[in-house]
Amino acid sequence: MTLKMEEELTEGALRIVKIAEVLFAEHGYSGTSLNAIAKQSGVSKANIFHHFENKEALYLTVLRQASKEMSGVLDEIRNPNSPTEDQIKQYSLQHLMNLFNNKNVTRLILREMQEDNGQQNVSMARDVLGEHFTRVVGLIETAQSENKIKNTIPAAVIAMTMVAGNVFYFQVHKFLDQFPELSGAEVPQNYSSAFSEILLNGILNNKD
Amino acid sequence: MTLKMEEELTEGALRIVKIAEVLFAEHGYSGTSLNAIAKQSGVSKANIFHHFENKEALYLTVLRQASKEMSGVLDEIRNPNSPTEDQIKQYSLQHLMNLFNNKNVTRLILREMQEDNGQQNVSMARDVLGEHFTRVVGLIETAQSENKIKNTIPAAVIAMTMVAGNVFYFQVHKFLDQFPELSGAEVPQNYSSAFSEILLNGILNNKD
Amino acid sequence: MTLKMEEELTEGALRIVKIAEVLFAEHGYSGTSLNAIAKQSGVSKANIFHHFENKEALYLTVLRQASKEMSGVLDEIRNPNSPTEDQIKQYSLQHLMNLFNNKNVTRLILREMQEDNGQQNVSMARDVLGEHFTRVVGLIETAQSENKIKNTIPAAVIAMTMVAGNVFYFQVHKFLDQFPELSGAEVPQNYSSAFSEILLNGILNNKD
Amino acid sequence: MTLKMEEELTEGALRIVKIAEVLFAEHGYSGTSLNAIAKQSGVSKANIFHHFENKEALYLTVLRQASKEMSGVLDEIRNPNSPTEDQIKQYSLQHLMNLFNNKNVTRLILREMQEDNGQQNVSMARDVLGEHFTRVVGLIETAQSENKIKNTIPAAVIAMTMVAGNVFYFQVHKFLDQFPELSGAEVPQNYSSAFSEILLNGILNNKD
DNA sequence: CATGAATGAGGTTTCATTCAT
DNA sequence: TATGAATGAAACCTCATTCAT
Repeated sequence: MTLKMEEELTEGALRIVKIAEVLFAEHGYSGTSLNAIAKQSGVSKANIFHHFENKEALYLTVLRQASKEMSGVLDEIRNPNSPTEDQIKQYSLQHLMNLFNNKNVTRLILREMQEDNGQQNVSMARDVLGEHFTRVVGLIETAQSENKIKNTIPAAVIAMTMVAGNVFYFQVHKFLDQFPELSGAEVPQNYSSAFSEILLNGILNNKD
Repeated sequence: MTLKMEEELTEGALRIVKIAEVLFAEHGYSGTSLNAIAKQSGVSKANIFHHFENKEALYLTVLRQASKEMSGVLDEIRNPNSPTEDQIKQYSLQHLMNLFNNKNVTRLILREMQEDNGQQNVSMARDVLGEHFTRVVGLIETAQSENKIKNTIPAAVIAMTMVAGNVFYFQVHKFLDQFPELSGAEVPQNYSSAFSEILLNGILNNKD
Repeated sequence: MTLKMEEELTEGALRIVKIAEVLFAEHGYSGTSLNAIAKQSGVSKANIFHHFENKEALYLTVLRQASKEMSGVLDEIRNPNSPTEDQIKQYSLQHLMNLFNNKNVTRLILREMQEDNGQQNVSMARDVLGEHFTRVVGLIETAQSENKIKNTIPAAVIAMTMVAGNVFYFQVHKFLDQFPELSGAEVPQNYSSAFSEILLNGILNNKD
Repeated sequence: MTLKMEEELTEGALRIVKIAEVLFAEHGYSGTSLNAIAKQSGVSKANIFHHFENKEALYLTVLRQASKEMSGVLDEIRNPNSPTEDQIKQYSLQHLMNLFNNKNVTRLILREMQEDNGQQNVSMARDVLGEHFTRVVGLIETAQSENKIKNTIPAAVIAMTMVAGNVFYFQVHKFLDQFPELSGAEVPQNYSSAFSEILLNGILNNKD
C-alpha cells in the first residue's frame, strides 16, 4: 500500500526532514536556507542533495510527512454512546489539542494555505481542517436526522465554524496576554469550553 | 498630530510602498526581492535605499501604512436603533467585507501574526482583529446589560468568535470550490448570514 | 601670487575640507565615502559636488590645504648664534612636534607615500620630510664647512636620518605602551633628546 | 603544535590568500575588492566565501600568514665571534633586506600600523619591528655590559633608532630618485652602510 | 552514505555622480 | 548657494546546486 513517493525515509534523511519541518514552519519556504537546515542538522549541504533532489523536493517531503503525522493521531478515540452535545464538545477540544500538539505541522500548513501554490495546498488544507472535518460533518448529519441539531443550517457550515474557532484560536493564542479583555482564554480548555457553549446554544437569551 | 515616525511619504516613496505592499502580501518578506519591487515600481534599486534605510524599514513602513488604511475605513456606519441581532449581523458582515476589500493588508497582517517578531505584530494584530473587536465588545456588553444576550458568556469570547469566523473564512475562501460539502458558502454574504445565525442562536434544537 | 588652483575656498567648502581631512587621514581615500563626509559636515552630498568636481578633486584640495598648513608653521623660529649641536637638537625637536601638531596632515601624507600615485605624492613627500629637510641640509653643510660635523657623511643622509627617527616615532608612538622595553620614550621630548644624543655622538664608546 | 586559529590552509584557500596579500598590500583593505581578488585568483567570488567567512576574515588570514612568513626567515644567521660593530652593521643590513624581500608583508603591516584597529595591530607591529628588535636589544645590552657601547643610552632606544632608519628608508625608497640631494642612497647597501656609520659614531667631529 | 570544493545567479547595500529645483 | 530625488555600477554576501572523491 506504499505509494510511489512514500519510499521509506532513511535515518539520515529523516533527521533532515525533522529539522526542516521546524525551520520551514518558523520562517517559511524562502525564509529557510538549505545552509541553515544543514547546519542545524549537523550534516553537509551536499548531503541534503544526496537525499533529496532539491529544496522543493525536501519541502514536499516535509509537507507529506507533516500531513501523515497529523492525521495519524486520532483514529482510536471515539465514544458513540455519549450525547450529541458531549460528542461535539469532545471532538472540538480534541481538534484544538491536535493543532497545538502538532504545532509545526499546523503552522506549516497554515502558511501553505496563504500561498498561491495551486493544487498542492488543497490537499494540505484538508489536513488542518481536515480528518475531523469530514467526521464532524457525518456526526452532525446524524444528529440532524435525529432532530437533535437544527436542520436549517448546513452541516458543513457548522463543521467549518468549529474548525474556524479552533484555528483562529491557535493563530491568536500567543497574543492573548496582550489583550486584557480576553484574560481567561489563555488556557485552551477554557476557551474550547466557552466556544462550544456558543456554538451549541448561540448567544441570544431565549428565556422567554 | 503627526507622530514622530509618520513623516509624510513623498510621491516616489509612496509609489514604492504601494507596490511593496502587494508583493509582500503575495510572497512574504523573504520571498519578495527589492529587485522585484524596483522593477515593478519602475524605479532603480538604489532609489529604494534613497527613501528607506533598508528592506526592513520599507517593510515596516508598508505595515504601518497598511494598518492605517485598514482602521480608517469604517468609522461612519452605525445604526443604533435597530435590534441587537441586526446590529451584530451587520457588524459581522461589515468586518468580513473589510477583510476582503483590503485583501493585501489582511494577508500581510495574517502573515505577520504567524511570525515570531515580538512586539511589532501585537499592534498589527489589533488592526485586523481590531477596531471592530473593541466596538463589538462594547456592543455586546450593552446588550448583556439589557439582558438581550446571555450574561454567562464573556463578551470578549463572543467577539473573538465572530472575528474568528470571518478571518477563517477569508483564509479558506479560495479553497471553497474544492470542498463540495461547502457549496453555497462561496459568496461571503451567504456565509456571513449562516455564520451569524449560528452565532446568535447556536446549533442545538431547543424546540422542546 | 595666487596660483590658478588655489582659488580661495568659501566658508562652506572649507568646512567640508576640514572634515574630509580628518576622515581621509583616518580611513584613507577609498575607506572614506562622500556620504560620511556629507553627514559629518552637516551638508548634503550634492553640496559637495557643488563645491568640488568630484571625490578626487576634493581629495587633492585636502592634500594641498594640508601641505600649506604644515609648511606654514615654522618660519619664524631660528637662533643662528647657538652652537651647531643645539641648533640641530632644536630643529629635530621642532620637526617632531610639528608632526604631532599636524597629526591629520602627517597621517594623510604618510598614507600618500605608500600609494603608487606617481607624481603627486612626490611633492607631498617633500612636505613631511620637507621644508625642514632642505633647511637642515643647509645647516649641516655649513657646519661641515666649519669642520664641526664630519665631512665623510653626506649632509643629506644625516638629514634623512633625523627625519627617519622622527617620522618613525610618530608612527609607532601609539604602540609604545605595549613595548615595556621602550618605557620612558612615551614623551616625545624625552625620545627626541635621546635620539639627538645618538645622532650627534653615535653609540660607540670612544673613551679610550 | 597547531594553534586553534591556524587551521592548515588548503591549496585553493592558499592561492586566494597569496593574491589577496599582494592586492591588500598595494591598495589597502577598502581599496581591494573581492571581485579583483577573485578575478586574479582565477576563482569565483563565491569560492572566496567558501573558504573565508567574509572579507575581514580573509584579511586577517592574510595578516597572520604574512607575520608568519616574516618572522620565519632569519633564524640561522649569526656570527657571535665578530666584533660588536660588525654584528650591529650586519644585523641592521639584514633587517633592511628583510623588509625589501618581504615587500608586500612589510607594506601590509605598515598600513596596519596607521589604522586604529586596537589590539590587532600591536602584534602585527611586533613583526615588522620585530624579531630583530628584541634580538638587537639583547645584543646591545651585552655590548654595554662589556663596555663597548655607551651605557648612558637605553638599549631599546638604540634598537628603535636602527629600526626607524630601516623602515623609513623602505617607505621613502621609491622617491629617492626625485631627491637629487640623496643620490647615492638608492642602493640599500650603500644607505645601510652610511646609516650604520652614523648610528655607531654619531655625526659630530670629535677629533679634538 | 557523506563531504569539501566550486560556482552562477541573484540577494541587499553602498558608491560616486547627475539633475531639476 | 544648497538640496532631494534619482541612478548605474559595483560592493559584499547568500543562495541553491553540481561534482569529484
